[in-house]
Amino acid sequence: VPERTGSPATLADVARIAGVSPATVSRVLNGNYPVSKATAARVESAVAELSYVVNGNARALAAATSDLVGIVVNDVADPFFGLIASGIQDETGGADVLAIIGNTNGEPDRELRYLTLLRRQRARAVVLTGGTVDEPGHLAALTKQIRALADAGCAVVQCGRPPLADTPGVSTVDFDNRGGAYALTSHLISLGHRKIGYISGPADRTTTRLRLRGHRQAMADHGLDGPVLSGVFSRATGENGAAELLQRDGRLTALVAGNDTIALGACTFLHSQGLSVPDDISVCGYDDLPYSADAALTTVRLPLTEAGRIAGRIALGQQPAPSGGVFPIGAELVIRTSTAPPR
Amino acid sequence: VPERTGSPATLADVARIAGVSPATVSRVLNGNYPVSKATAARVESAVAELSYVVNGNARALAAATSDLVGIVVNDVADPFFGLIASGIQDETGGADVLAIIGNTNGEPDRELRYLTLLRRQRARAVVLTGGTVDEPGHLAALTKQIRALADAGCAVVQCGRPPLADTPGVSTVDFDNRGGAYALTSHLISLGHRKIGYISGPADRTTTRLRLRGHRQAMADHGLDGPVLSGVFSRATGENGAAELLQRDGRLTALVAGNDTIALGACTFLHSQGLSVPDDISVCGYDDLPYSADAALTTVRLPLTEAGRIAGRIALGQQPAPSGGVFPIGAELVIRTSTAPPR
DNA sequence: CTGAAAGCGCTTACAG
DNA sequence: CTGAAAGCGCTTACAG
Repeated sequence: VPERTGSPATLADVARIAGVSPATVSRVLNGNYPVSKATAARVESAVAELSYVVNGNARALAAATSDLVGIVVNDVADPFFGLIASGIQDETGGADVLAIIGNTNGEPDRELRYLTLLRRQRARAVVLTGGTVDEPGHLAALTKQIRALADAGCAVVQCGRPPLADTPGVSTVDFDNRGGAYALTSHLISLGHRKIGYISGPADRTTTRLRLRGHRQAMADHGLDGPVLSGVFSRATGENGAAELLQRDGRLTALVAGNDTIALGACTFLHSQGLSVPDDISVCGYDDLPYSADAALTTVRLPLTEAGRIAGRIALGQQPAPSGGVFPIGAELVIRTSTAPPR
Repeated sequence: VPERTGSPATLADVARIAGVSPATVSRVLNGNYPVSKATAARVESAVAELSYVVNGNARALAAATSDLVGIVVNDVADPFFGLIASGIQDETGGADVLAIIGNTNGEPDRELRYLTLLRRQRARAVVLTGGTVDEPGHLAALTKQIRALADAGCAVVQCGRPPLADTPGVSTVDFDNRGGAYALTSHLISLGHRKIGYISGPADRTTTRLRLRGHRQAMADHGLDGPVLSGVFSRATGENGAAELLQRDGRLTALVAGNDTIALGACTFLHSQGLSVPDDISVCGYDDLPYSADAALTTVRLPLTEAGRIAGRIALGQQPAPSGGVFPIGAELVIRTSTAPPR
């Protein structure tokens, strides 16, 4: 069967070949209405003959629904988001649903722009993952976008950021960033550390702020204080941050990082200086990415894939929205050998 | 301005408020036609007043074009794909383009199904990343899908898999899997290793086959042969594979893995047995993921993000299709300290 | 520079 | 169980 280049077969073409009306073709395609066996068979063979595929845009327009689910991430190349996204896709990829992943690069404007694009596509659901910029102006704009989405009938779920005010109907899968950070720093203190430096992610991010708050609380509860640096969630921040902290205060015996990637970067710097972890200095991170085990990193485990699955299920209505709108995800301290008592 | 729940404003609403025709609104929105300043201003204020966002489905249907770009990956949670996808998004995310990332989990059926879904959405371009199943039946089905996509005017680009026959107009960004593997194993041999085991990814994948071919060629060129195991591209395969190979032959002095993730898993097993890398046994991988530096892994670097950028640019026509349809990406041997001469 | 009208490819009450 | 017809929300020749 020669295919005509440039113009795919339409439902009308199928109807013509099958000798039925377009309405009937639509019905057998969607299987939502009784159709005689014989008719269905003829339609199906016409579909096969033409390699017909429904025009998703026309369908979405006519039916006023879509099969698109949006996933907004800060960085697809970061396993933290990859793991969450794969969890979401585990739940949404089954049906004829298509996941749209938008990369904001942590920029507030791009986050808002993606939401507009998703609204334009009439996405069925959208999941916002990871931290966002914790600044009144951005939060207000975000709230507005999310409400517009929700008003249009789109299910909005947050995963890995705190609940947002004034967004009724929006569920949040919330990570315990503060509690985990508190436990982590407390562990260091219980090991005997008193001089602890902290290398955080972007200063204005919710994730950064909550983890830092947990850290500071643990320090304060023991009458301690320590230097804090901020950067981005990258290895480079870890390398530079470790260098700068040690230069400022050579007596530091432990370094806490805003996430595992930063921690790994810090280790790279320390090793380059001939320093041993944990003999000379203890290092710990946050997230427990699969790769963190290789560096024997003490960290805080967040069940990222599972959290993504939950968010995906809530978004598609396969799981009821949590009461109070918030589904809490606990953080678990994972002690490995990158931390030890100070010498 | 109270927003009506459930039904977003339409272009007709904007036209009414601005006191112009729908055609005029469309023209100012698309900026592809001269419109008077005054009229444009009135339209823009009506758009703002209603928080109007064009209906992407209606636009795509009427204009017969779309802003969707599909990216097909085997596993979003794997940084190999995350890095390629982020490169593609670097190039496609600028305009009002939306990237759809589909996770095939390496299953041929899901790969085909995603292609159908993308065809249904009338995607403007699609990039197929990573290896595919190298089996005649699947390749034939894949060819058919890709041709159907191309016939419908969709730009199709492959990134990280070999060129496909009978798909005119389809460009391929091709990784040097064979050459890199040859260089890697040759390095081991030049170090003095003679007993070398290999833990590969899925047996039927193009990536696996090409890397294995390079390895075997290097072995054969030196009159050597060695055990080969296959699994999947995971840490577990590395752990189990290393265990099995060493049990089969305790005299092995080096292990080559199908990718870095497998290599890292192998290291985990070796360490658990109290074996030292590279003192007791050398280990190497492939890809040079950022995390591989932490384990000081000798590996082969593939510029994944850059390859993704090139594929993205070709897909959007921002860069001419390579002559011969193939854009070769070289592989670079990266020697670190996970390999050393056998004791 | 602007508008009226047709058409994009579907779905879905409404009839029969 | 099946069809004719209207309508989804846009864009784009065609006129003016």
